[in-house]
Amino acid sequence: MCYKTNYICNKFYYSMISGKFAITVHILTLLNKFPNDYLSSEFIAGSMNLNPVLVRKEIANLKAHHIVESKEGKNGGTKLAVNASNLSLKEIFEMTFESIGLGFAKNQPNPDCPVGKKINQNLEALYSEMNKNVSAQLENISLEDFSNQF
Amino acid sequence: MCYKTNYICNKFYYSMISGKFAITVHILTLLNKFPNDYLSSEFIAGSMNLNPVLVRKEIANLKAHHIVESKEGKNGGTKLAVNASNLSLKEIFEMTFESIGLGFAKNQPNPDCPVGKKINQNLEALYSEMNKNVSAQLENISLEDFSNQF
DNA sequence: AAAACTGTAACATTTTTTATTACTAATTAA
DNA sequence: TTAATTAGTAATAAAAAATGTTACAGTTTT
Repeated sequence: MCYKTNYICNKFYYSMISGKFAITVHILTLLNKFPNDYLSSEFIAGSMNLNPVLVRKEIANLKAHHIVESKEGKNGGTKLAVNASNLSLKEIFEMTFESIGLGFAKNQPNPDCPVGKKINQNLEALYSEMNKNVSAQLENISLEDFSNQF
Repeated sequence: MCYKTNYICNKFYYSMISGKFAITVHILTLLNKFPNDYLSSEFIAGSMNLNPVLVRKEIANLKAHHIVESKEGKNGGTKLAVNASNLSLKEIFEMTFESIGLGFAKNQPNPDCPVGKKINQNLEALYSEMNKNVSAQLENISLEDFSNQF
């Protein structure tokens, strides 16, 4: 299919899905369980009790990262395009979150307060360390490993 | 003050504040910068450009954990009740989040699907490891350390 | 007694997330 | 070659979560 419209950036047209990582891992686990089939978004959605459109949105993200390929039309669907042993949870994490962290206060802090002026910068540094830490952990787990738990 | 009403559980009466950790760290850093003063919620809110009521809600949480003490009435406010060197970011983390993680899909997955049946359990195990990891990191940083960066 | 606080309830608003509907385009199989 | 089925995506609606506001009771100091 080929829409003319520019699909500039997820940020503008799509909202973020906060269960994104979980949903994406679920999708990939299923695809890995049926490596020779094209699974439909409807089938996948049935396993997670989720609207098929949301599944397709996550699949669009996976396609953009060349992790899956899909086929339109009757008997179409999606299948893994990579070897599950070579795909780590870290990569999935990075495709679905920018980073972990413990959040920021919503409003701009007071720049005239020595604490307010630097709080976000200091939190960012802290969260950046957390990310390194978590990334190192997730890097050691492949989709294949995860999938074998089922 | 002493309201009669039962303040059973934050979960029911208060909404969760997702910037909770950031806000709490901000509050504690300020308190640590003025260890001899009772700071008012209005003053603190001014540093973070936040509604004073939200500050008081977080302070209520800190009080419940005996981290701060506060004084009502004129010239009242809040001050640290512990030594900043003995309070780690891990403890603050645990007072404001139950845990980190990368989320779950909102709906109950399909229990008739082998993947759906176990996905949440497997994600939980994964997130639990992440928590150990992050906790170990945060345990090594005291409020004093963090505060010294300002 | 007045002023300045905290504590907390109740409710309003805003923001984010999730779900739905509808339609275009592609592919397959009868 | 047409009907059925599927992906892609827009637009919008609904639900949930987070944040903000107002109001006022109770406390303490001056």
